[in-house]
Amino acid sequence: MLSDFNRTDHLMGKLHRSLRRNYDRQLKLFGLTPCQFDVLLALWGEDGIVLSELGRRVSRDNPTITGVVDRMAKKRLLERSRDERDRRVVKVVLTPKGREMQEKLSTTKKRILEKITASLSRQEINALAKILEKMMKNMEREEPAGGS
Amino acid sequence: MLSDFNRTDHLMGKLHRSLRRNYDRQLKLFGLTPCQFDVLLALWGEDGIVLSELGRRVSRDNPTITGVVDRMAKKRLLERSRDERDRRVVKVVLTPKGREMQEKLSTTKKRILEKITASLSRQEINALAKILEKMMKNMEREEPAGGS
DNA sequence: TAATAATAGTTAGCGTACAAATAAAATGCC
DNA sequence: GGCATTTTATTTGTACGCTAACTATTATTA
Repeated sequence: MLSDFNRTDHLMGKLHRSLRRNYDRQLKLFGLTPCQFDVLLALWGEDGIVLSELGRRVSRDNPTITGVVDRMAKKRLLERSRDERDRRVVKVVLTPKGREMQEKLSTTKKRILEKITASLSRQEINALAKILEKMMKNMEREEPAGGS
Repeated sequence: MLSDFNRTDHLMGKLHRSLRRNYDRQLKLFGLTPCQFDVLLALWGEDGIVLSELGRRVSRDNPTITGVVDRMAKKRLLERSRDERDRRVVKVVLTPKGREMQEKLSTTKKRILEKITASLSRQEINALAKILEKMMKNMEREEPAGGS
């Protein structure tokens, strides 16, 4: 039982790295990384959200997201703006350049996902989602973790 | 179909990070990281293997494994030794200290795996393994990737 | 055998990812 | 108002993980 899972455990890490590598290469053409792409996706969905909320949506903690936003700000994809009511809070806002990327990238994620889901049935995808969600719940149990 | 997978894609990354964080905390007590633990597991299975073969077994590329071995050598868990026949090759050998860790850590991985597999049936674990293997094969298609 | 290619490992540079410590602002309580 | 506490974001330090470039050694082959 557990030993069965051992290879699954290893496989998940391996698959995750492989996936990330694939994203890396495709997104490099646009000068983006997978995490930066996640941030763009989140902001295309809702612009001007608070930094920590952004982190929650892309499942990264505050220190990580701070660095990512730094690098994206340097590339003029987005800007920081302090909230006037609560000056601790940083709101993250897309620049026109960041908004324009949406068109160019609309097919990229689709292409990657098509590659890995090739040969997977709808049932398998649903089963996978269900199992991963269960596991995620197990992990969250008594986990005081940051954002994820 | 693809949009179904979108949340799965995100979930897999999230789960992987959560898993790694959990390993991090448990292994920290022994001064180890997850990747270093993988290396120990591999060497407990077969000691004295070649560096690049070690990398293949833990699904990491050469630059990564070079760094990991560096840090583990500094901690006197293992040693490098040049092959006399082919002086390009580096063999990685456990020290007594590295071998002794096996006892102390025998229950650690089990404990972590038990945590996430709680509430998963044997069927679910098998289904998960099968699906991940399929996806891995999809990814490997025309992927000239390093080791993984 | 000298030039060339292939292989094994390393180094350099970048971007996550995390814990721990810190800074700044807001809140609670007296 | 004044002070401890909490919240939000950042900085610091370590370790992956990747690509690209490089070194040393071995194999090839003209």
